[in-house]
Amino acid sequence: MHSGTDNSTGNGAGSGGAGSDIEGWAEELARAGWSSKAEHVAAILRRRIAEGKHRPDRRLPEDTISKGLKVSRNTLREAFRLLAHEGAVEHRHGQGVFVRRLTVADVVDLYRLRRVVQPAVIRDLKGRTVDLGQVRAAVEASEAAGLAAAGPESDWSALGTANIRFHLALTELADSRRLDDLMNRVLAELRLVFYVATDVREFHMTYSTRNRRILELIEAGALAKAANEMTAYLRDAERDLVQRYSTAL
Amino acid sequence: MHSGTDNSTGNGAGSGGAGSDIEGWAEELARAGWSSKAEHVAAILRRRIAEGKHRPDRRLPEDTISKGLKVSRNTLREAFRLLAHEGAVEHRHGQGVFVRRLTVADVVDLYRLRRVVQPAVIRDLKGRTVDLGQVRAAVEASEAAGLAAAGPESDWSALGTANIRFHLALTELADSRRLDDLMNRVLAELRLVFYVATDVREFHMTYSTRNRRILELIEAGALAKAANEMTAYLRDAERDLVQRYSTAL
DNA sequence: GCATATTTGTCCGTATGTATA
DNA sequence: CTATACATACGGACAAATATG
Repeated sequence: MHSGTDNSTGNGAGSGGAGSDIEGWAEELARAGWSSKAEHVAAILRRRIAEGKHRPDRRLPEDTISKGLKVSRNTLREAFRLLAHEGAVEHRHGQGVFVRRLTVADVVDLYRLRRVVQPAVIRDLKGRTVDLGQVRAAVEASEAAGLAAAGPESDWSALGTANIRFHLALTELADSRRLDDLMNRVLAELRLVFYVATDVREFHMTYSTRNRRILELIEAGALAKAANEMTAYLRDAERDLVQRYSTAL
Repeated sequence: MHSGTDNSTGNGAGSGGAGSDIEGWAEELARAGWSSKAEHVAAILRRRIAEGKHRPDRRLPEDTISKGLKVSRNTLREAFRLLAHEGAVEHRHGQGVFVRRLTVADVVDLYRLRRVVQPAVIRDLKGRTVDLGQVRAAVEASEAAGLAAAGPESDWSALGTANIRFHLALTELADSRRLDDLMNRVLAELRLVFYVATDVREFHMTYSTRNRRILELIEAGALAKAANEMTAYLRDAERDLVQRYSTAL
């Protein structure tokens, strides 16, 4: 929302004052480059949630955070609104803001949507020529990350990211900005599940090989087959994830 | 966002006081039943935009509206955020909030999405038994409205509403809340186009008969045929709408 | 180009209702 | 019942962008 001279000083009503940080959060606020303070705060919280530092169902107290980040409650609430909009947190009336915990019904709903949209995107490729470069790159990144994550405590999050990139790249073939936005939201919500389900590494690894198969079917022009493969992929993934998620509570 | 005992009195800082309306807006605020003032204000503006009282590209000045509706600037801005989120208005930095004007590219994007999603919903019905009552009701309402709107200056907006209901009811068969939300947003955006394209009545009338055909194909179990019909429907509708919209500038 | 008025953008503190412990 | 914390709404202050003369 800001285009001009980036955020210079811009401190409305005074009362600022550079003190030391309370909980070690404030240092993250140092880096500049955000359009508004609220978006900046939202970005910090978003990242911390995605990294699993704030687990689902955890309450995010206004007072602590606003003091910790040295922003007003109003600004923090604005950030909460942004995050609630994208489904990362949820409001509970009279209780505050919590890191969203997806229900099993949510997971089912999300996969139901994916099973409608994603195979349709593949089928819709008929008669068109598309550039599969992004998809291929995602597949290869996924395989490379799978090998690299073989170690004990490796960076398996790269694997998850690559896997998600594969599905986003496929969606982008439909060439619709709104469809891209949709899948971005859907996969962002599913990421919340990934961090609860314990053995996420194994989850992504299992399906990493199927990515390549779908890609090759599309390259071979077997679109119906590829779409069916995607349907099966999603059905298996849902069953698998629901089961892990249920046991993990 | 409100769950409890609906909105009783709930007036935060005083200064209210029942005065007379300035521009005739305030009377619309009288009816109760809204979770928050911001949502109430958003609903008023949304309806006025949908009815064409605020044409695309028209600026919505904060000062005038907030005084006219007797709400604070902050509350109005919150309402603007809600409307911007759903695509009804847009922010232009330093200039304010404007009724959104869709580009032809937007229309193309929206129909591209619909052509992916809507036929897929129909194809996904295979092997399931669904209740087509809502769909049938929408078709019949559409036909009834078509007859009623035969007069000179009749209420053709009922026809448009029924037509939109048809597509929403079809989407609901997929049984995914998020898919319903998506189609609601998509059709709400398209409504902005309908009010610029002049002969909307004719537009909806033409396609009203095709609704019944799609319904009957689904009832007959000819899902592939119905899905193809939907694809053709959307392709024709897009071409038609883009042409009207281009000439109407 | 430049100075000024107007409007928006951002942020703040506070008041009051309300839900929960 | 009381205390605490959150939800909503308001008005004010100042920066920044735009429009205008």
